[in-house]
Amino acid sequence: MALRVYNTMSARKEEFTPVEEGKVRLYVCGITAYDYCHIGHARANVVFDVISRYFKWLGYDVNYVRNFTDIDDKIINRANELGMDSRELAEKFMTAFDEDMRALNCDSPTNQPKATENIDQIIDLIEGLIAKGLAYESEGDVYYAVRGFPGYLKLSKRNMDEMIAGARIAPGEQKKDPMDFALWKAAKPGEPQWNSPWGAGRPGWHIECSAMSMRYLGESIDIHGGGKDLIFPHHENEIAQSEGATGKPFARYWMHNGFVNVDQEKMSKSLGNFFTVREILEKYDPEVLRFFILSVHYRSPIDFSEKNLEDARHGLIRFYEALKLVEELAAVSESESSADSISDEDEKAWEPAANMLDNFREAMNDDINTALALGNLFEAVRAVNRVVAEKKGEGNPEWLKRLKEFHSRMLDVGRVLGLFQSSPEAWLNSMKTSGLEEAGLSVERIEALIEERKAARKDKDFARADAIRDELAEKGIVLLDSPQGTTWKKK
RNA sequence: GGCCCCGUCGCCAAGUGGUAAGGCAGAGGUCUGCAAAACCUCCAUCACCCGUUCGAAUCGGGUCGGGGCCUCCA
Repeated sequence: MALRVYNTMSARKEEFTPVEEGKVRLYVCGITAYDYCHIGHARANVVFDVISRYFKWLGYDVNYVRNFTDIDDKIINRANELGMDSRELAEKFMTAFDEDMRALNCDSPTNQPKATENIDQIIDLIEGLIAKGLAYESEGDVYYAVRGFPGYLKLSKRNMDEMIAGARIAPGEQKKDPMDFALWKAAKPGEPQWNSPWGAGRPGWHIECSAMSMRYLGESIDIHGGGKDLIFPHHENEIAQSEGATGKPFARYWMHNGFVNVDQEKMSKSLGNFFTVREILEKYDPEVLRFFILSVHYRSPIDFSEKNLEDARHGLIRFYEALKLVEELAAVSESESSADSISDEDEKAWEPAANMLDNFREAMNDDINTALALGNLFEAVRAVNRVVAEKKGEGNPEWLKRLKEFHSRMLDVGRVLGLFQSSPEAWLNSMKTSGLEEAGLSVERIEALIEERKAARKDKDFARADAIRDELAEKGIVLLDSPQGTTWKKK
């Protein structure tokens, strides 16, 4: 099955065919740099990171552009509140954003342009729109005359007249029509400003994306992405600007990710249920957060809660336990090859693992269904665990080869998802040691107790042995006995 | 008021015409001194009603419930 993606414009899944064969031009709206990024940003960027990686995995040459909005009312206001220079403020949060993305294992886009580095392109674009009669200057501001663009609202499928009732004109705006929006804003004294044909000022909210998309990707691109909340007005305005200026289709596919809710409610500052990525990463492993995000289809709402994150953590542990098991078996079995090939009946047991790549591709081809893809991977894990548990074909070369195949395929699809790349041993270790202090424990203390219990068990003093285990269990530590000795993990 | 989305097992979540993936939790079993992990087995007819169809969780209409956008927002 060919790759199909849901296109907001047509409101259906469409087969993906790029503007230019073998290449993908992808533009995703980035952040306005006036605060730390939150879990909603994390979701959007993880989702498009996976989309970009998947296209690469399919062999496309991907040009992924994600902008920074580093000049905007919100930045100016926040800088004023803090008594900071607005440029400094923007720098600080752009750096923080990059750090957060790195923590979440998001690859850097091909280009990460900033609005302030594209002022000339923005001015050119606005001049072009004025020349075409689609924009007009008004007391140092420039507005887009929305009535002049026939396709306006085609993405959000709204009705202009019905919207006007609710529209409002902000003080100081000199619009001819309430639906018009600002392309350029005259600077107030003391505000950051650039010279323009209309006097000193700065770009409006939407024009930068049109300018940067065109500069870095061309007049027509393949995919334009962002959160659902950007459909109106941001993306609608981008279409008006870009298509108004070029007369060409702006983007072939519009992809929008769903919202993040917190405990069933929309995350918002007014509700006080607002989490930054940094806050979450203090408590949770970044890979767990990433896994959680990918466990839901990108267009569905996702509910962020302790319980759901904890479930995700257990799920990821299952994957790493399996990888660890396979690595250990592969290492031990290296030298002892015996027996012949695998039996026909065992062939069936291996099936989910053998079909991993096909199943993965099929799930991802259906509008990047990462939730299904992960479900399929869980099945492959179970198949492998089962084969190992039943000791079928243990030690024979074919068996070993398949274990290794499973392992390399896990890492292969894991690279697309941005998961499973840590050393299982180290990752599982970090899982068990995090949060020990809060429980009033240390690794040394636990190991001392294990030693004591070992002695007790040797003396068949099981009462004492169990008491030690129960004591640790109360603090969330589980002991695991094996022929090689006793290890432990966090519940 | 306008536009739009959703309602699948205790929780999370795939599935959008062919007879319900997966994870977490839970029950029983194998293993174990006892446990844990792993494995095996078990655990839903898809909010409700009425239609279309040989056949519907999937299509249409209605009811109830939840949510979003229309203002900066991923």
